[in-house]
Amino acid sequence: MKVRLDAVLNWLGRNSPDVLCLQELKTTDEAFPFAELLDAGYHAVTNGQKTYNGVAILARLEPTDVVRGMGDDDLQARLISAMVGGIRVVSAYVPNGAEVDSDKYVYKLAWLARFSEWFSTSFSTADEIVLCGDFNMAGTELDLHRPAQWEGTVIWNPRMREEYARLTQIGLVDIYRNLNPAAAGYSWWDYRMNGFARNNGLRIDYVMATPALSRKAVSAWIDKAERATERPSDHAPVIVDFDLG
DNA sequence: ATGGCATAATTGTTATGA
Repeated sequence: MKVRLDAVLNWLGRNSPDVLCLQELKTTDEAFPFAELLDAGYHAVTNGQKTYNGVAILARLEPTDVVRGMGDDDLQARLISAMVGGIRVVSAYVPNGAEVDSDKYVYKLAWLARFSEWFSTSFSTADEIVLCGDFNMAGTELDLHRPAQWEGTVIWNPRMREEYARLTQIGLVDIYRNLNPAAAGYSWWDYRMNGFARNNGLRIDYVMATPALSRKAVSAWIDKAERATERPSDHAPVIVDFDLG
C-alpha cells in the first residue's frame, strides 16, 4: 500500500468511485494511510497485516457495521465487510495456494469452504450484497489466455472450477461475466516474460453480487490502462457501475 | 526443472505471489 498509495489516490481522483475494495495491503492498520485517503474524500476500514495479505474497503460514505475475518482463529487477514449506504460490501483475498500438493493449497480449499459457510449463514441472498476480491481462480476457459498452460495449477483445475461454481450456488452473480459473456476480461498479467505485452492474462478478480443487486448493474469493465502505468500492480481494477435509483 | 519480476521485511537474502 505504501508503494501504491499515489497510484490509488490518482485512480480515485480520475474515477471517483463510491466504493473501492483493496486486497494485499501488506501493511498493518497502524501504518495504513487513513489521513491521505480522507483528504481525498474517502473513509477506509481495514483488516491489515504486516508483510502479507491485508484487505480494505474505501468509501465516500462512512462504512458501518464492520466485520473483520470470519469469526474464527484464522491468522491471515483476508476478509473485511461493512455496510456502505445500505449495501453490504465484502472485500476478500482468497489464498493463492502455491502448489496443488502443498499445505497452502489445503489452506486455500479450507478457506473457500469456510467462506461459503460464513457467507451463507451471515447474510441473506435476498439482500443487496457485493463481494469484491482477488479470487485466485479462473472459472471458465474464457478467463485464461492460455488455458493449457495453467491446467492443473492452483488457479485452474477441476476443483477450482467447482469452487467457482459454488460461488454462484451460494447466490452470487459474477457481474463482469454476466454483462460481458464473450469478452476475456483479464484482470491479472504476470510481471515476468512480458506477460502484459503478450496479453498472457487471467481473469481472477471478480465483483460478485446477490441477484437483487446484480439486476442493478449497468456496466462492468477492466481498467487495463492502469496495468500499463509506471510500477503497476500486476492486477488491474475491475469496475462495476450500479444504478441504485 | 528452473527462472522469469516485484514487494516487504532489511542491507543480503528470504518468503510469497499466480
